[in-house]
Amino acid sequence: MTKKPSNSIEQITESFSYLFEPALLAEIDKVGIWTSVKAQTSFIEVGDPIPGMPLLLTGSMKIMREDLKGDELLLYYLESGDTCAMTLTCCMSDSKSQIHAIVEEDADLIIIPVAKMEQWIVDFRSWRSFVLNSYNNRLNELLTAIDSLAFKKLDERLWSYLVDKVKITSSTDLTITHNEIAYELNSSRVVISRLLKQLENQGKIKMHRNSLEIIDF
Amino acid sequence: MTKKPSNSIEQITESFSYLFEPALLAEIDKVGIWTSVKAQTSFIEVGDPIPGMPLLLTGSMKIMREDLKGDELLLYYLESGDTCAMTLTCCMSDSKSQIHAIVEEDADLIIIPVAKMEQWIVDFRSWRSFVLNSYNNRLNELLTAIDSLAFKKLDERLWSYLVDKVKITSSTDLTITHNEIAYELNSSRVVISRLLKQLENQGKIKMHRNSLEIIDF
DNA sequence: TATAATTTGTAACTTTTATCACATAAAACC
DNA sequence: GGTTTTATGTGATAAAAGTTACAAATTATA
Repeated sequence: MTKKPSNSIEQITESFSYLFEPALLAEIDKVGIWTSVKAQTSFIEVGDPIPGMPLLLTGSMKIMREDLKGDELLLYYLESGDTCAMTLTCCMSDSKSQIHAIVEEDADLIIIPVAKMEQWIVDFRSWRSFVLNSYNNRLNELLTAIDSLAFKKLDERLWSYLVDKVKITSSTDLTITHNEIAYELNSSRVVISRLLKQLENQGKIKMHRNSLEIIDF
Repeated sequence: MTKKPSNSIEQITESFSYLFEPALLAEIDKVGIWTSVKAQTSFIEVGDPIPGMPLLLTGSMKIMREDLKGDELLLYYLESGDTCAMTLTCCMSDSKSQIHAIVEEDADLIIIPVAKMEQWIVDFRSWRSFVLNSYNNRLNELLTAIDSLAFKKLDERLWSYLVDKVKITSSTDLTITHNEIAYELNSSRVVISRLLKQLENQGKIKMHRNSLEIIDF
């Protein structure tokens, strides 16, 4: 948790001005609770109560699904201007988190209390659109995840995963180990190493220790 | 398409009275477009434009995801009192359907025009809850689907599938062929036959031609 | 009733993915 | 510099799932 900065309204405006009208931005500034989360730490774990609806100002986080054995699967990423429809689900029904949110790049975010978020749906057209759009985006991302799992083989899933990472990080050099990839795809290191070798032979990537260079995407 | 029946308000009330206040029920009766769809026919195909938001009065339908090759995967079922958040997504963004909806039991439904569904979010608290709840339910069903695909083996997926069918149809005698099961799980008939034989050996089911008896669930 | 279509059984084989065991190389740490 | 940890490579093997091919049984229908 961090204190609200002096230029809070400017920071909110930067991330959300194209979405929200000034009156709403001011409201967010008034009731929102400021939080900072360092990279590589969990923002929310499975089973946590949801404090409210998080608006991501800066940084990024990945949303993962977990099973009973502790195996995980990457669902999608959140970036500046996003909210997590999954937490939205939870904070409305007052249930526990179904997902695991891990910050990738240091994140600043604002937590909106549940009561407000429901009220604003009535009061602000732009908020209404934002909430419904968030749901739409998340539904579509989950559908994409399902497509991958149901219809694609692991080599294709791996390639999509790498291309996604390039987009998210805006860089073709990915700092990641085979083990980490295996974890996010819920596979095993040996299998991923083998498939990466294939991709390298196809000239699509170059492998280095702790990093990958994505060439042809 | 069918004509609005004379006792329309009663029928709507029957399915939605516990959800909606009388004023909203009357509004639905006024602007909703009545439709009937026979069992085993497609209500919506992938790529179809979405006419509006469908409210299911009677019957049931299954929602399937399709890939480019035409392979399909069962996502979940809709029953009386449900709406399809997936179509909700589409009709708001004015895009084409991402899913394939097939009626299982003869269905009566009411289509709500997009403009109204957005207006009612402001006007009726119960409608607001209904829409957000629908999103929540669908998100959760997609998460369940992802869990199955990512973390379970096919024998487990098959068993869950059968148990689900029992709940949906309220019957332990399932009229279905191995081929149909394979299609809905995006697998192949031979594999499903093998796994069903396993389940039979375990005493969990009994196999008959064109049907299965689910015993121990 | 004869024929065709559908459903299920089964064996043989392949592909995909997972697992185990161990080697090598680079980096991190005393 | 020597030791430990971490990352990657690789072969052998197994398990899960998909594919092909064909037989047998049942049902539909001409």
